[in-house]
Amino acid sequence: MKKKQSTREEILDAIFMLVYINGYNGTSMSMILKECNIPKGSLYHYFKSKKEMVLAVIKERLAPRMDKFYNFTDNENKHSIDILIDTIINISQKEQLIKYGCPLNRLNQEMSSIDKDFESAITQIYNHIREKIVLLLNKSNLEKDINIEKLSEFVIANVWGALSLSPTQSSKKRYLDTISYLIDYLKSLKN
Amino acid sequence: MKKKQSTREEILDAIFMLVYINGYNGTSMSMILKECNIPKGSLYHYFKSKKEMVLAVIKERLAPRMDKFYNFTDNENKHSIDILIDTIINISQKEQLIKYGCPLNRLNQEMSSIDKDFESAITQIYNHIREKIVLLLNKSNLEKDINIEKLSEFVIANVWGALSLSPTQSSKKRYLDTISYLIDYLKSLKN
DNA sequence: CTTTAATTAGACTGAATGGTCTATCTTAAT
DNA sequence: ATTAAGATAGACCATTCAGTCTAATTAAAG
Repeated sequence: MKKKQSTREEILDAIFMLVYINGYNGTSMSMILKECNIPKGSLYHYFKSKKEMVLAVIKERLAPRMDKFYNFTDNENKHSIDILIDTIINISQKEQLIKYGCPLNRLNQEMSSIDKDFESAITQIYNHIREKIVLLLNKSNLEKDINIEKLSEFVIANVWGALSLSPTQSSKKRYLDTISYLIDYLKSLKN
Repeated sequence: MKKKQSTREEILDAIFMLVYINGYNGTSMSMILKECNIPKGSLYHYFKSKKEMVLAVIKERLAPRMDKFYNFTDNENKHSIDILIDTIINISQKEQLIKYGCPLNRLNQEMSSIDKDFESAITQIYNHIREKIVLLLNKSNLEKDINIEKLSEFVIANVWGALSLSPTQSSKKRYLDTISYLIDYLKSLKN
């Protein structure tokens, strides 16, 4: 029994998946209409344009998803580095991420250079998750001369990069192989 | 004085830049026509469809560009790791790469999951450059238990990731900051 | 010079695009 | 029961899309 969702929520869910896989320009209104099985009048009742729809998806679907994903368990015993490593490894469990890469990164590459509104919405999410990693890493001692801001960007770059490699052979194993050196390096930074 | 190029070559150059920045679905025939300042008849005389044009761009522009970029100087004296580091740092000199990211990675994320022909053309280039890195690293001694295949993917993932981070603040400095830890790590692998 | 092939030119086509509009139906408040 | 707001429905619109077609022009070959 599926939980009854409001029409607006259903629309956001459908658009999220369509845009995730096909991109913004690769997703047409007719695809959205078909996927939602909703008349055009309803769609444009809730949103005033395609762009508004996708910006809403970014704020109401993508942002919470990213936030939840990097919601580090507040485990006082564990070293920050180990919590971070757990999170990175945990990504390998998400089939969609392995198959299609990071939805934020995909949208970023497609839209940020051609639309300011997309750019700022995406940058906001990016800064937010980077800050969360910074906060996490500040909790434990690291090797001296480690700039935590830079290290956080390095970690994100690694994960996004590993998820974006040629998808033909994309698999959980391949992702874990690729980030194994990142994990190596992170471990070496524990005071 | 600009070198006289054949019409076909001019078309490929124009499409390369348009697709690099706007993506495949974000680039329309009218944009291409305008940029080339060439009538439609000529365009469709050389290529039978938009898709054929972009596949030709991948093979005749993107592939050689990538190949040339990872054409490691055959310096016998230098350690492979140092040659690789030089190449990675050299990327910071390319303004376009810093601003828009890796063209192969952009196209990969947009097209690989929705079109098999794009996927295979892109994967081919990807495998090729990875093999070049593998060959390079095989020339010098590294720490034992280093799997060079995996390490090569790790390096590519890093660079692509670093180039794809939120573009608002994208800059040479930021790129270099992000990969500084990669360079650290690579140095530590020299026997 | 003549013939043939390559190229240029752009008007035109049908389908698809994002978006509008009015009418109807449903729900909730009075 | 009445009214008003919210939501559904889909026909319709101008524009743009990728692609076709025929005619004119240019270049190459004999």
